[in-house]
Amino acid sequence: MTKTGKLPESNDEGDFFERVYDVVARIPEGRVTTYGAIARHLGTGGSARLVGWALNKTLAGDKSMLPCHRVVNRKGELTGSTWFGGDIMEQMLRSEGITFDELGRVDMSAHYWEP
DNA sequence: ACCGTGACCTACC
DNA sequence: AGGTAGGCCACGG
Repeated sequence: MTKTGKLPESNDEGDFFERVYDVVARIPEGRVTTYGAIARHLGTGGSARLVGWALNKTLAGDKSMLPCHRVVNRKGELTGSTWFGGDIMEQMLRSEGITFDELGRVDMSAHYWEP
């Protein structure tokens, strides 16, 4: 292999981004997960930021079909709603059957999904 | 090539 | 109990 050496193995170890897409796309309806959980599952550990970044790229790419609205931070707050624009994210989550607390945060205790 | 930023999290004081 | 600081990886200028 003299080449770029990039082994595209479609095995489990793909690119970090694709891995994020895969996990996010596997999030069941009515369930939410956190960036840290995904990052940990991917093995990145403390690179939870990369997860959000990956989603950011996705949002700008063609993978906007990813249910990134089901991904919230550790506090259950819709941090990504800023990029979604207003309460769109909240509306989508409510449509999924997710409940919010008085603070407007997702009830992780009832919808927390772990990969 | 270097520095800064980012949809975060954990730990310590 | 709350607040502050640092860490992590990757991309953009």
